[in-house]
Amino acid sequence: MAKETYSIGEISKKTGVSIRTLHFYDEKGLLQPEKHPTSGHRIYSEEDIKTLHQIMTLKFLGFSLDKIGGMLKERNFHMGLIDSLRMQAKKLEEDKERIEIALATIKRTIALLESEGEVDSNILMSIISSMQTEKEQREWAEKYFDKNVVEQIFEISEEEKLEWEKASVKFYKQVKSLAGRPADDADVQHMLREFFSAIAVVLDTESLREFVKVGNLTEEDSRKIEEEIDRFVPNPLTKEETEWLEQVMDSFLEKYDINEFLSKSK
Amino acid sequence: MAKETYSIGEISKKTGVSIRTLHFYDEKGLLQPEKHPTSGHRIYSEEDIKTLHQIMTLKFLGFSLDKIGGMLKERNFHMGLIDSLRMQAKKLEEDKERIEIALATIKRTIALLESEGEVDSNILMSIISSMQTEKEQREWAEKYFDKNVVEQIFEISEEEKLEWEKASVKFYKQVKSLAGRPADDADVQHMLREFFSAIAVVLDTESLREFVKVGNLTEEDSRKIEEEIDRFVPNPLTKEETEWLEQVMDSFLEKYDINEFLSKSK
DNA sequence: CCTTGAACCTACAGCTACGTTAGGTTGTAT
DNA sequence: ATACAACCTAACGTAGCTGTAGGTTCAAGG
Repeated sequence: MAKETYSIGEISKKTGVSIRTLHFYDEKGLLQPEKHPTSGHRIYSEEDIKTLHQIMTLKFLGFSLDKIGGMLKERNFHMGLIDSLRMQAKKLEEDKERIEIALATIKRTIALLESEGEVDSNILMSIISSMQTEKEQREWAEKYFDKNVVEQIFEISEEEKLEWEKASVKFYKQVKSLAGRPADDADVQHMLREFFSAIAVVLDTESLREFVKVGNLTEEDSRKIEEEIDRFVPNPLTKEETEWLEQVMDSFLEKYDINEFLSKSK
Repeated sequence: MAKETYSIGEISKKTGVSIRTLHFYDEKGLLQPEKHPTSGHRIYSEEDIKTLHQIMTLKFLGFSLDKIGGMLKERNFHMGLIDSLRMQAKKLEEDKERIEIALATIKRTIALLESEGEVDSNILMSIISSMQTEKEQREWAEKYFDKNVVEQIFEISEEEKLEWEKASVKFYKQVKSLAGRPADDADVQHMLREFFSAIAVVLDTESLREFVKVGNLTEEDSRKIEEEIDRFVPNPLTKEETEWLEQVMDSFLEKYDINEFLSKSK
């Protein structure tokens, strides 16, 4: 017959739980084995092993050691446990969603970096947090814009998203290098032309018109919107760059009809 | 022109980051705004807001504040970042898998509890950790058994899994209440009959034969196997119950042919 | 019997990413 | 002048451990 007691080292090897952690569980009152009366060495029984297994299991399900301590006291698991499990499941679902978003974001960022090489950290961060808050952005956008427009913007394919992000990076890069030049500079004109073409990929004419309407809001309203956007998407441009961009864009839109670029891209 | 500096309270409201956290980031050197020379109040610039956004973003991707601190020092994000991102993605994938297993386990446990009511904690824990370690079990099983058999056991539907777990709970419950009775007791015979019928649902005749072979291993080998099984699935039965079960099962298998139960269930 | 080394003990410090509380100062409105 | 909000520093608390120091116990070899 096999021996019925184990030293802390044996338990550690058997279960993979570190000795220090076993000490810790003892301290916390979760698992308190007998102690040898003279040496003080801990003596684990088969029962103790089962308790340890329960601790590991409940920990795996995400319960706190505190709760586990409470659960271990109860001999049987009854319906009350179901509630705990449901709550735990909810928590895990949330964690999972966050992880999924982070993962998708990382993957897109890698793709972006691989195709674009070195990227200014402000630009990259702006794009990353825009990916990250896509869901909130969408909910927010639905308050201000027509549902169909919003749907069109957000329900594009992964490749289209990547293309759009690449275009954004290029655009921001150019804004940063061209800022200060006159509105009729050839490079500036070229940049804006490219930008509107990129937009055309994700938006059709009518949607774009709807979208441009934002420009015609009251000062008050557009300031509010800007503030709210700022909350989740930091602008990668400096104040000077932003002002310059607004100016050259205005004069560009005065001269040309947006439809030109739309039809070109189709 | 809007003001270009903000107090800590304004920043907190704008970004949702608590004041304490901002203090903390200051302490850690992550975000150190100017300080008013006399009052000592922190003065955040637009630049600081961008830095804060970067911190939030990188935190969302799962990086530690320490790493973030290092990243913030670098002006541009180059190829080194891709490695970090890949590693982070790997970590997140692992987290995600653990969560998914935990979620599946919880859902099955809820289903089990709902259909069985109160369950002895030892039994429930045994079943939960068996769900939890399904993957390892499978890998382990493939070392000892024929691949086809293993595949058959593990690739059953969710309902079948639930049925099997229900049967297990019932079986263990009965073992615990009948332990000590003679092998020819009617209830004992009935229990064993039910048990083999339940097995038949997940295994066909040939597979079962293969499986039963384990009983014919050397002492040495079967002890080893038991030890390894113990590592992830604690036995819900006491030593006495286990011994009793082995005994009545042996005498049961001597009397009857396994095929009887298999054909009955089909 | 003595020594060596592994295994064990207690006790305290440290980690992450903050939250909480205490006690004091500054800024602003009335 | 006074109230009160907003800010400051400093220190302790949290979860779930890990690490280290300094000392004891146990088993084996010489």
